[in-house]
Amino acid sequence: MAYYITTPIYYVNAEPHLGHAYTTVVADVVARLKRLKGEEVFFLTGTDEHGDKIVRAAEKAGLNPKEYVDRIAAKFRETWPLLHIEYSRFIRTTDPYHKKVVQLVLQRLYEKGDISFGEYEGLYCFGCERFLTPKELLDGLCPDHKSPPTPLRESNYFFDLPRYQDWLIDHLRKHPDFINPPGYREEVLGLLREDLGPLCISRPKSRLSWGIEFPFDRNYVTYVWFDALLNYLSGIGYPEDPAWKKWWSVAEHVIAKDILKPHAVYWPIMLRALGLPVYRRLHVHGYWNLNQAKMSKSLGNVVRPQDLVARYGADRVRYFLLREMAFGQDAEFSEEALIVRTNAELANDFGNLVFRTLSMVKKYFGGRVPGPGEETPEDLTLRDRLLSAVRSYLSEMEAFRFHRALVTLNEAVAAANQYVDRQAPWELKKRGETERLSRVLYTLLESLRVLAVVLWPVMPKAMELLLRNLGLAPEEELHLERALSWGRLSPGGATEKGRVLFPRLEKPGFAQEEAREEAEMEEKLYPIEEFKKWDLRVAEVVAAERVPGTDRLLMLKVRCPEERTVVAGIAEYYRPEDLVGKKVVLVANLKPARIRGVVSQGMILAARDKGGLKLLVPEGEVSPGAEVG
RNA sequence: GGCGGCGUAGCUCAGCGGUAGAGCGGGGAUCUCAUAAGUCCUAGGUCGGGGGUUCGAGUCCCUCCGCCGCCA
Repeated sequence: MAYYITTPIYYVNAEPHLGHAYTTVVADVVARLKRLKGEEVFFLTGTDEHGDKIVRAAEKAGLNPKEYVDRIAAKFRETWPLLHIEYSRFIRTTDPYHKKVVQLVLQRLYEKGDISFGEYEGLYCFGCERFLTPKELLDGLCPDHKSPPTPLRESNYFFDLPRYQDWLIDHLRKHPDFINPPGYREEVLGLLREDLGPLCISRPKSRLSWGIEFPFDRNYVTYVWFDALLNYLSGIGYPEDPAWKKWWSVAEHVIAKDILKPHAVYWPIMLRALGLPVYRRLHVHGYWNLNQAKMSKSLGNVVRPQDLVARYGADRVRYFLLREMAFGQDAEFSEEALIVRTNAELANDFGNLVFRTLSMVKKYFGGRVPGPGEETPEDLTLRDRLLSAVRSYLSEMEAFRFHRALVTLNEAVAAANQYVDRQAPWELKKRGETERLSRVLYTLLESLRVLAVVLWPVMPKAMELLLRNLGLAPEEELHLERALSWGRLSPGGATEKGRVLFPRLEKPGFAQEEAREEAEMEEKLYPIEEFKKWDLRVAEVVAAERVPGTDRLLMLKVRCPEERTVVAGIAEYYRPEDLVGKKVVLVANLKPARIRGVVSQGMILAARDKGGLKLLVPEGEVSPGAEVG
């Protein structure tokens, strides 16, 4: 059996972040699971590198677009191996073969009549070099350039979505599992209840040159989705490499919810128009919300996957990502949660089970696998619980319910820990019941072997190490069928106690930072004498005007009671005429400073937040020059 | 504004028509093979508000509120 899984190609206007990492880890885990089952797997990921955002990001970085995309694409390629992600191919939309495929598809659909030329009218901002949507405007102005956009007509190419709308609705109805989880299928059906318009798929080269040229009109390049989505076909060699058909018939995509519409609406229609079968399934996950309060500061605001791996290790991060998020829904990410979760489930429960078992085997049997002996009902109960947990784990994993899958498996781990306590091998040892002791430890070793294999897709490196510590060769054991046949460990085999698999983390980062913060707070307290150094006074504004050539500065004449000139950066919030007569608070003993040629003799106090800036004013009547303190 | 999702114990979430659940944290006890780990006991939340359907509703319907996403 073959299996083809993809991540989206990531847009290279930013470096890899947690969301990218999650999608890619999910795809890798599923790919490994399928390989474990003996299936032949193709796993595609890559980068999306065209468009005006890239051009602008490149300009900002002082590079030409190609240099820029090369640099960011490299960051993605460097990041995935750190997370132990093993993809089959990394595709870039700037690959010559991909470009060729896009052009071929455009040509074919154009000839077929699915692409037509038409006029588009919209509000264009010359500063941004793009059309703005009505929603983006602020009081009718471009939010970035504060200028009114120009109504502009532009001719473009359009893809005829409406022609296939009914077909798509029908397809969704006939294939209930086409989109997973089912909530997103409902959402798509909702989208399709309204008429789709034609999809604009071009940009005139005069406006955007960083794209793939239309084969039948050199004045245009493709825009966004038409280019990007086709990677799923070009990445497997469509149409030249005959192998593409094998993969395409079993294709499954993994995406985040923000790109649902292109994948669930545009893409199936493109495929239909091309006369190709649609992909098999679309798996949609939610967002990671970052809980800043529970983040270590040294990591910064953006969670970089590289940093997480460096700090916690790939296996722990992979486990946490799958365990913490209910696939399809949003989840909260924090390092504190990562530490707490992996401490409890990986260190205390699973890791400790491994270590105590191997420890007893070493202590009581010199590290040799003991003989299986006779199986009692207790042994059989554990074996049954474990194997049935593994079965539901596997089916939950295949359904992309990773979260539940791991919960199920943890229950089996708990059962094994209970078994250890109830059988109390140390008692058996004391009483000299070697036969029974032998059986108990054999049962535990077998349990670990099965767990190691089925958890390998999630935590490949740690589980390979565990298998080796059990005296087994990973490449021999990593086959699901073999793994599930009880009794593969042969008595006498050498085991290794090894190192603790998942050392418990004591949250040192947080304790230290909290302490440092407290210390800083302490240092930031000052005696009142410090405050008294400042000469704060009420001042009355007698005149105000803009400082020529600036957007933000006002020049104020104030009385306090002597007259002074003060420059204040409040022009975005106050008009000069509204200020005259206002009483404000002035810092009167600042060193005079020359700002834009004007000497400012003091500073006006104001409060600022998201909503803007507000001057501090006395609540009632006071005379100019009154002391503030 | 339209569509969809979410709102259940301090925290993270399961449950989706039949007497409110798990894990973590908290409290108590206990074993000693083990990573100050394990095991056992314990926690009393008007299941966002209101209305309705039903013998019976976190669980279905309507409505309101809050948060999130997509779209216009």
